[in-house]
Amino acid sequence: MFGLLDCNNFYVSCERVFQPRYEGRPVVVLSNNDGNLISRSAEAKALGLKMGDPYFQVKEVLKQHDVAVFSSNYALYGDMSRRVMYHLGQVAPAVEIYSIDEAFLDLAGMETYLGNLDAYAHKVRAGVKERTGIPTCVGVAPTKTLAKLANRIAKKDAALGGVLYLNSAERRAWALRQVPVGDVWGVGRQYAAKLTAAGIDSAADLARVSDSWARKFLGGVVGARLVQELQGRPCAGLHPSEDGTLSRQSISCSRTFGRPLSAYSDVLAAVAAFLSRAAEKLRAQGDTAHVLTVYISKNRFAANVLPPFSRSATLTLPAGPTADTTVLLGYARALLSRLWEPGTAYHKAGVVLDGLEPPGTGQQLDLFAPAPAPLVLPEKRAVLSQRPGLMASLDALNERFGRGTVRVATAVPAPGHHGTAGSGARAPWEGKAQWRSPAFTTRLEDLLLVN
DNA sequence: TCTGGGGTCCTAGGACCC
DNA sequence: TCTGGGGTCCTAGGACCC
Repeated sequence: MFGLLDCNNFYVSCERVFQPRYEGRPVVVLSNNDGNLISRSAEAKALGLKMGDPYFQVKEVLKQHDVAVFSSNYALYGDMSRRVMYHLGQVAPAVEIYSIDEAFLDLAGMETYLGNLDAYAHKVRAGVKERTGIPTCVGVAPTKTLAKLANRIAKKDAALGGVLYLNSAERRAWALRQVPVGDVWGVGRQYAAKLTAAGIDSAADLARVSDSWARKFLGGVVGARLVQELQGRPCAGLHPSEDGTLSRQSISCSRTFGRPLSAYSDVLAAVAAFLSRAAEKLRAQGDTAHVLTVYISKNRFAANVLPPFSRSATLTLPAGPTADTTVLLGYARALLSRLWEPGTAYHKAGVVLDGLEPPGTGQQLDLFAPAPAPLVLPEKRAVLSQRPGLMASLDALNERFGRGTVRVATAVPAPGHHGTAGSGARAPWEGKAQWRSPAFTTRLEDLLLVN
């Protein structure tokens, strides 16, 4: 048995924990750059506001109904997520953190131990609410896909009290009939259109298609697994998250710029800043990377811009894995210069680190690298080219004095007509965040005072 | 004026290996 | 007349997830 616990309107709920005056009122949270709606309270959903709606398109509706608007505050959401996951780790045998607001619980064998898992699921839910203030729903079922399905039904049907346990074939069949095929985990827009065109409208219909049909029309083995999981046959196990943190197979950092950029130096500075952040996350995870991708994108919404909207370049690092920002930056420069088209207005850039592995699993030296200076002893060479000490100091300074206190110079915006370089200036790639709430749980100056 | 960011898994062709 | 089979790695892209 799997449990799936999912926080209700997570970002909105985080804002409400510290500002309870927003309870019962419509509230939305915007994406980076205040671009789109990415979290909506129940009241906001009732107004017809949709996930992903561009802010500028719904601005009037928001004003008209006095909807509270927040910029996203990831320092707050990340910390609240950590608290939720920590509690789950205390009450479940194994937890897989699936996203910032969701976790799978391994409940194998718990039925024989506890009897009905309904009461247990309610207890977990109440525990999270009591310790973090975050409301959740729980689905329990024999496969992950069915646990997601149960969770979705629990969210929509308030009469269920936030929990749905699919403990019999009859209840599973009933649940499958409740859910439109497009709401099944793993069925996106493209597949939903294909399925409904073929007369497959509900999850129950999808559970009846043949293995070969699923392979042919739903992305091969992925589709075949999806159908099996709906039938109650598990294809995916639980991948426990070690000590409440998530270890990733790739790390990326990307941003839409605050304004379109056509100067190479501006885009390079942005790439350097994103790379610095990605490398920081890499080191925090205790890994090195040996594959680097850089991409730059044009504005896909502009009428006069033709596809492709994005170009990427990937490199397997010739000198092996590293977590050194300056080493990675050297390669990132080369990749960017391959992608650059002069006279183009760029809208966004990003970097991705792949091929992650713990350091020291086989240092590959560079055959063509310049010979080390004669005074350097052989055991010091690795330190010079990889400089773990420098990176550790960089991370420690930024941890203590705030992110970006010490940076590689390439990532510092050049002085321009919008201001001067330095800590006070806004980089040209930085976007808007007009309505950001305080970092209530992660910054001393932002602590709430209780009288 | 104005449309997010960070992930996973899979596919497929080409270069290369023995 | 006529040119193998079984692999890996690299790179780019597509579909999906929250």
